[in-house]
Amino acid sequence: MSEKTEKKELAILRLLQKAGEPVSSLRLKENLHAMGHEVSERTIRHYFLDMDRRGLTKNQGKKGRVITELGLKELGSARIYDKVGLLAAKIDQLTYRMSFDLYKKSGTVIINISLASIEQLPQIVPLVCRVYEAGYSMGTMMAIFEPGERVGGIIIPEGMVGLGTVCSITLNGVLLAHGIPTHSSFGGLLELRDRKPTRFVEIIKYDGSSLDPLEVFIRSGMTDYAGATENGNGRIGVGFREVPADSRESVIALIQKLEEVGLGGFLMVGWPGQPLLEIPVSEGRVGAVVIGGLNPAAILEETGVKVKSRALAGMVEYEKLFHYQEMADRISSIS
Amino acid sequence: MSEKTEKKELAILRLLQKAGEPVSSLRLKENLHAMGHEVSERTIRHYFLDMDRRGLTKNQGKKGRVITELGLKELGSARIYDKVGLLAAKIDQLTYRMSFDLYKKSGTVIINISLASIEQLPQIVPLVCRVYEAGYSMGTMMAIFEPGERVGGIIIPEGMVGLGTVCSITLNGVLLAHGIPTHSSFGGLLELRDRKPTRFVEIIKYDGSSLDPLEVFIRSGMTDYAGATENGNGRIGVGFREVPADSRESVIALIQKLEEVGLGGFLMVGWPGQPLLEIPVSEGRVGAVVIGGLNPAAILEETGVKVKSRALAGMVEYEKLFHYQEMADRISSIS
DNA sequence: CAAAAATACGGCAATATTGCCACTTTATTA
DNA sequence: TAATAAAGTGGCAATATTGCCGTATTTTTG
Repeated sequence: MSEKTEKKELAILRLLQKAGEPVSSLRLKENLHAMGHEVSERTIRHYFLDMDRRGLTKNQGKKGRVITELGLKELGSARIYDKVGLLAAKIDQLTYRMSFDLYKKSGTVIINISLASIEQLPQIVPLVCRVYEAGYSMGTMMAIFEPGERVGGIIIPEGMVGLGTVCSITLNGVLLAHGIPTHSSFGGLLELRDRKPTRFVEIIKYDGSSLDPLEVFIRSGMTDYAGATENGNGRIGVGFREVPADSRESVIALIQKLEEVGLGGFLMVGWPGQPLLEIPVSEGRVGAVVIGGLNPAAILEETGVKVKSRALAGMVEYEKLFHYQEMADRISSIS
Repeated sequence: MSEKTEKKELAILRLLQKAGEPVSSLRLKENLHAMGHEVSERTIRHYFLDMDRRGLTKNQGKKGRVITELGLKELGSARIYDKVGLLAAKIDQLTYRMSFDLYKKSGTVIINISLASIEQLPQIVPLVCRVYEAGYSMGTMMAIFEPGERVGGIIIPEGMVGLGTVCSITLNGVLLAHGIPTHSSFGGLLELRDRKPTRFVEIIKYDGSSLDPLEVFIRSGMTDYAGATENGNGRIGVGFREVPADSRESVIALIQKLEEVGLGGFLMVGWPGQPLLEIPVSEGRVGAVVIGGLNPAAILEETGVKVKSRALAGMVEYEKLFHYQEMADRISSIS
């Protein structure tokens, strides 16, 4: 078996393991795509057949396949090597780990953290609100962390507060929970004209970078939220996603639901196989543009307020989030 | 013919065209690799055979193949679409366009431009020299452009000067001129300990980004030249390249020559198939680390001197370059 | 100049991937 | 409940890719 073959086989086993239930070749194909592997559905059955024979997987008849004991063992023995952590890996990880349930309105969501000193807060509040107001934010919810609190790997230092903004990867997780595997292609800087998205100015693929594209755009001072919020002409950070064409309607329905719970983040949804903002989309998929979660923090950098932002910082319970309009109140109770 | 097939075929034709002389399948394989296509040498002969039959290419016996009239026509009719310009495309382009001849010591080299105001110069000179001195620079040569001069697409504004530093892509071009196709994998931030490269802190692949990785690291303030030049502990921007394993010796010989003309930029050269700084290298290739051309400009950003840097800005004649020690003199004649 | 080494080729076969289709099992619908 | 639609599967064949090998030609070496 060639090296390439083995890699794909492992990817399949891994997905079977994560699923924990029988999976059909078609569903698996979409999941593989979300992880960046391009294969046809038939080829997967081809692999399945071979792995069935070797006892790594088992055909549960109509439902699909499950991984066997032997398969699990094989997985365990496979060396895990990820080298310099590319962002794509981290995205995958977090997507599977988060647990937000759209109907119960509970569970964890993925957030970004921006650290600001307490003195800066009065300056910050109106700016952040402006972005939320203009709708260039991932939903309407946010969180605040007080000194000493721990989120993901970060501990909020003395004299500072952590502003938590919902990360758009959360959307991946929600879609996944509804059986829609989402491929995150790249983060980009989107130019707006009269509040309408026109084209991508820059892009950085998630599987080609260890840095978060949005962080990069923000730190490089390439965003223009001031303009975007003022007259609709500016540049904002967004993410580009691909979902299976059949799921387009379900996605649209979910977007509705998401907005109701304050987690709306979709800016555009394309059509099957059709390019979206000049970005080609493979056949059988639709492209979608989601708003960058760090956006509210970006405007700070832009106007000279120094904050440290960290994308994909960790997860928090949905209950911990509140509507952005409450921000001023919440803050006053701290300082 | 599938879509994927067609793409590769076009890539082959394009390379044949550029070469302008008969090319064998083996050489072509390396060239394709440099452009990011992974195929076996046999497969290329497979394509050749097919294209021979269709009259797009012609077998010149022992020498290899050339493209025919019909092939050129086919190329012309192929839609050229490159979407949001990824850096990899730009690198290819410039590599083929530059013309520096190592023996004649003439022709064009690729440079980056950093714009600084004339008032800043006195501050700048010692810092830049420090980087050159420490050897964390691409060679020892640089250029200065006066107000009004035009380099690539940039015109130096009034009251400013352009500092031109040699871009490490120039090395690709030189190697190519000696028949060694170089694949540029990614730009990375390299951690130094006691002047020894230890590991990559961050990486951004050239084929996954429209921004130059080095520019990103610099603008994000992630570099640490102050440390690197002072005590050998710091972080500098570098590029990762792959060259065919057989050419390792030629490369080493060329490095020697390059240093003699002030264009030395190789920091490390690995061994066939062996990982270099934990970065895996495909079989039959050796990895190499080259110093980022923008490095001298990076220390400026770091110490708070505001300059605008633009990687891969354009090309200049080698004659226009001078040794960095002359910088002070050259500048005094301007201001 | 002859022998040896290197380079390039194409035939053949093995492997990998994918399309097409018939068959079976569920769901859904009339 | 019967008919129809949808999803999933494996067989078969076509295509794509690659490895292996023998032949031819050129280059290098002794």
